[in-house]
Amino acid sequence: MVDKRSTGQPDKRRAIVNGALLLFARDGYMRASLDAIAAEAGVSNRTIYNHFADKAELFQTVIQESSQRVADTMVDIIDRHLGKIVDLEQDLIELGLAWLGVLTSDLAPHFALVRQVNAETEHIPPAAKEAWWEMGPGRVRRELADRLHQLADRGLLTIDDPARAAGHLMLLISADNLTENSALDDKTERVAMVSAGVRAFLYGYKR
Amino acid sequence: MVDKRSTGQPDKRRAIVNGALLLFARDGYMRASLDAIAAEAGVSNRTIYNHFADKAELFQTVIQESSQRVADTMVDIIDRHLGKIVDLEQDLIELGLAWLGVLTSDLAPHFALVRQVNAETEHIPPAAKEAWWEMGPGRVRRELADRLHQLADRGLLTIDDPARAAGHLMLLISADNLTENSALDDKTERVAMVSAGVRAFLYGYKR
DNA sequence: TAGTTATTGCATTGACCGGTGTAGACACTA
DNA sequence: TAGTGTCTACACCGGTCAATGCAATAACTA
Repeated sequence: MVDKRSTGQPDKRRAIVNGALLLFARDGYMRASLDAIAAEAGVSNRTIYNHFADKAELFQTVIQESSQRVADTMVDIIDRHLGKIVDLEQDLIELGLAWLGVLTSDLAPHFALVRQVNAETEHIPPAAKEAWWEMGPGRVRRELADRLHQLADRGLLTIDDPARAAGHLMLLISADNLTENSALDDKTERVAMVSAGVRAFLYGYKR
Repeated sequence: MVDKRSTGQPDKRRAIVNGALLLFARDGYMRASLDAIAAEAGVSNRTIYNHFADKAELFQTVIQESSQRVADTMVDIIDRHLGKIVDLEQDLIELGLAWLGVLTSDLAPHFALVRQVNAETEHIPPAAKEAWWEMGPGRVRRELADRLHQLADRGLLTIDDPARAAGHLMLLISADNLTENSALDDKTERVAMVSAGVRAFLYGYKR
């Protein structure tokens, strides 16, 4: 479905998308001007229109690709920590810490972009938002739900609705907008947050 | 700290704030033009500047007052359902359903506005965001934490960190951006969502 | 090397927006 | 009734922005 148009040089295109990601994430769709994006990407304003039809198409490309990339990382973490279980609680905590690590990694701008998408929800074509969701957060939740379902089959968890359980776990683990995110800087605070979240989830779902 | 300037007629001012709330919530700070807000409020463009210094001050006023009003409602719900407990699980479920009811009430635009605030976070003066948080979400969480703390003292819950527990409960109860919010329309789905959230929380924190 | 394509800088267009000035209409009060 | 302050309609300014046109340059390819 993605229109991988063949025009333009690939590296220029990537520079544009990366720069646009940064500015869209920080400033939002309206504030981020194409001039600023061009400057950030080290590219002529005019070149952007050689790769993308207009600002809206650039934005949709950015959220798609960022969503895809971060989902890949997340799915990777899930596979790594829930592949084979030795101690479920400990494994979940480490999964949570890896999760939190992504929030502060070089992928950090993505999560600011997610906030922009959530705010811009009335002005994004439903199909684009649907596609973004499906290959991003939706895919991660499905993957996690599958893993939890397997663990339930092995008697390690009791779960009625795996999708809901996966959603709950993601909520409890992630630093959300209810916690001051200064907590992310402190290692022990990070461990405390994830541990508390995992336990609240685990004792709610454990056999 | 709030500059309740005495200029202008109060009802005009309220109309402006209400209209601005609607448009800021739907379109965001940048997209919502003062002309559109004036039209929505049934007021002259020029009149807005009779009540507010500029667009930024109007925005801060809007998020403050909306936050305050919704927090009042939420605190009310907490007091009503956790004042005296008969069946903790049932009471929490009903609290959750009341909570969800607010999301779909006439206060609904507020929650879209919250998403705008979260997106606009880099462009709001820290002091304004702090004030918004303190008398809004922060106050609600403190109130809920106090109640949970009392319940823990009475032996109905086991809680290490009441603030964290309150945050977890709010997360699990609320329709979040991980669930397709079409679920809010269906009564049985609403009950299922809140019940599942309450149980996941409760078995994580009970006794 | 010759030819094709991408990129660049710059100028321009048309639209929108925040904010101000002004003068008259309107409402309230003493 | 006279006076004070608010509201309204309208025109205006300076600035920004998305998008396009164009001609010159650079990079790639056959």
